[in-house]
Order: sequence, then structure tokens, then C-alpha cells
Amino acid sequence: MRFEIIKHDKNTSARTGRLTTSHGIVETPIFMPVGTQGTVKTVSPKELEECGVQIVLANTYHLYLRPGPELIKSAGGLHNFISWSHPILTDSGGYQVFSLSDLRQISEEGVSFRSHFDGSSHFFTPEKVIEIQEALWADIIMTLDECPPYPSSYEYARKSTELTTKWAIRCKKAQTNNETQALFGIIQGSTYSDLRLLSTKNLVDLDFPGYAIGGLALGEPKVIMWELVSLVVQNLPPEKPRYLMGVGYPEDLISAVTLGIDLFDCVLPTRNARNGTVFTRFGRLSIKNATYANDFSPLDSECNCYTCRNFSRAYLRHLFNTGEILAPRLATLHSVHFFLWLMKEIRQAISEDRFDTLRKEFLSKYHYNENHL
RNA sequence: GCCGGGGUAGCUCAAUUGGUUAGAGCACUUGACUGUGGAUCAAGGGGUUAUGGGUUCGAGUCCCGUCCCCGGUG
Repeated sequence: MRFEIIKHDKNTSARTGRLTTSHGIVETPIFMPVGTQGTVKTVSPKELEECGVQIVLANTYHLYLRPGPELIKSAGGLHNFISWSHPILTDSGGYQVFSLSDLRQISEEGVSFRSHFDGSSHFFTPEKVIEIQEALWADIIMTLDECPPYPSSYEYARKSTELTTKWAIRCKKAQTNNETQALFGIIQGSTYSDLRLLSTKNLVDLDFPGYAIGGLALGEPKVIMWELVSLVVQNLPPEKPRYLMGVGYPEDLISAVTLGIDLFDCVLPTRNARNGTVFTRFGRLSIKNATYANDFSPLDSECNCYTCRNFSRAYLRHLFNTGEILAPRLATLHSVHFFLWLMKEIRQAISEDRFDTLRKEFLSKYHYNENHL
């Protein structure tokens, strides 16, 4: 993997870049839709391409439990198995163990957990997680981390962050294929500045090809989140890609790019779409609301995605209210298209030295939820 | 026609010998969702208990009339 910075924004820390992987180029800043089980729910790879998707995220935790890394390996790797020829990033499973499994027990050696769907017992170590991700053969793979909940006590966060660093060292050591796969380290530290700083320095010393910031957007105030992102980014090597994990809302993406983030992933555009809430240039729109029953305009009057070119709000509402399978599909297509459109606008604005203007224009039009600030 | 059973929220049903403001599920309305949850959670609206009388301190509940539904029988 190679990362080159193309352009720095004049007024902010935003930048555009080019990430070259063994399955092609990713232009940054970029948003990665989440395809947990080897599919971005409801949409096909071809449709993802049409939405402007360049890289998707898949999940070690889920794919390990089903169908198992051996099967995917014998299919010729994840790209072959799911028929996606562009880059893939796999998450390590640290977050899923934290958020999905009932019984988890963390020790120095690793984490034991019970599967969230059949209750079976499993044990992840840093070495195991690398082995699985090498079998899946994603272009970018992640270190095993522990994601401490918010809020966490300082003492818990300190120990947890220390453990994440030790696991990062073991992951790096366990990696056998660093020619075609890039291993990103994950920075933790909860909401404590000194722990974030320490975590950043320790991981930078290990010289990863890219760095992720994890453990944020877990309910902490936005002010704190941005302070921490800013602090971490300032202490990361500028020439390496930076990935803010699990973020976020459109307004968050703008803020994070401003601080110098290159990569994002989030379930919001896809999960919310399945539940009937889509993102548009004018803000969030709950298509199931009765107010759209007779509204024959598209979701977003300025969008040229397949959904907006062909279907009305009234029809989409009808599809949702009748439980039709097309409803989550069309909504997902729109929101994914919108997120990728936004990233493209951001890249273009940076390259033309007008990122600041774009940011202001976008936020003046986009009606965001004030609870999120 | 006669005999029996039954009419409670849009739907399916609760409501202990008559006893606070008639409840629930689904549906509906409105929120929430940040390294996935087609999941789920939260809040809300909705009732002259078929209808007209009566008994009672008090009736969805007991009595009488009327209307309607279901089963049986002519």
C-alpha cells in the first residue's frame, strides 16, 4: 500500500490524497460503507460502484463466525468470494466483541466471548485476528483493540489503552503478509487527553502504514470528541493515512476532514436507510412520516442517484409502510450515494482551494440535529 | 320462527363474586440509532364498552326492550 498526499487545504488541516492498494486506488478523504458480512446490506457490488463507492468495510468478527475464514480462503479470498474487485478494509473484531457479544472476558492474552447469534464460545488473540484477516485477504486490516465504553474511569481507560498497545505490538509481529496488506494501528485512550497522547505516541513508534482513531462517538460530548481528534491528529505523522472509526453524520465528516482525517466508516447511511431515515443535502428525512404521503418530489431535489431520478417520496413511503423489500434498497442506494457525493465534493473543494466555502455552504443548507453537536 | 353463544381501540382480545382514570399485542403517529441491528428501544394519539331504558352509593359486568353477528334447529 502506498499513500500520497495530493493537496493541502490552505486554511485548515484538510487534505486530499491517493491510497494505492493491491486492488486499486482510493481517493481520500473517503467514506467506506459498512459491509459487515461481506455485503453492504441490500445493495449489489455493481450498485455500490454506481454510487461512487471505492472501498468497503467488512468484519472479521462476523465472517469468522460465519462462514469461517477457511471457506473464504478456499474461495480465493474475500474479494473473489463477494465479487468486489475494489479495495476492502476488515475491522479486527475488537469493537464487535465490545458491542455485540454478551459474555466477554478480557485478559492480557486476548478476549473470550460468546457468539451473539448462537452462544458458542470463542477466543480472539492479536495473532488469531491477524491470521483470520490474512485468510480473508483484505487490502487494509486492523489491529485488535479494546474499545472501552463511555464513560470509563481513568484507571480502567489507562489499563485498557495499555493493553491495546501491547496487542498492537503483537499484531504487527504476527503479520506475515505486509506486501499486499496494510495493517493499521488503532489509537484508544477513552476521553482522557494524556492517554490519547500516550496511545498515539506508542503506536507511532511502531511505524504502522496508517492510523485509526477508535473509541469515539460513543456518547461523549462532541466538543470532547473534536478536541481528542485534533490532539491525536497533530501527533500523527502527516504522510500517513488517518482513519476515524465509526464516524459519522455528514456534519461530522466535514468537521473531521477539517481536522485532517482521510478515512471514515459508519453504519448510519445504511442502517438508518433501512429504518426509513435518509440523509439529504437539506438534512435528515424520515420517509415514513405522514407528511410525505402525497409528496411526489424525490428524496433530494438536487440528487441524481437512481432513487431520486426515478421515485417519489410518496412511493418510497408506500414501500416502507407495506414492508416491501425495495424500500430499504432504494433508501440505502440514496444515502450511500449521498455520502460518497459529499466526500467527492469535499475532495474537489480542497483541490480547488475552496473547502472553507464548501463547508459553510453545506452547513447552511443542511439542517442538522442540534443534539449531535 | 325457535334454542344457544356473542357485540369492549382500526384489528385480535383482556378486565378477579358489580368497585379508582376500561388494559395489552398488532396497526397508526413521532423520536432515537455513529468500527451494522432489515433489529430494537422510547414516547404519543385513539373508547358515550352495539343501542335505549332499569336496578344500585357505584354497571363493560346484573335485569328488560331494540339492532347486528355466529352456531344449531325448523
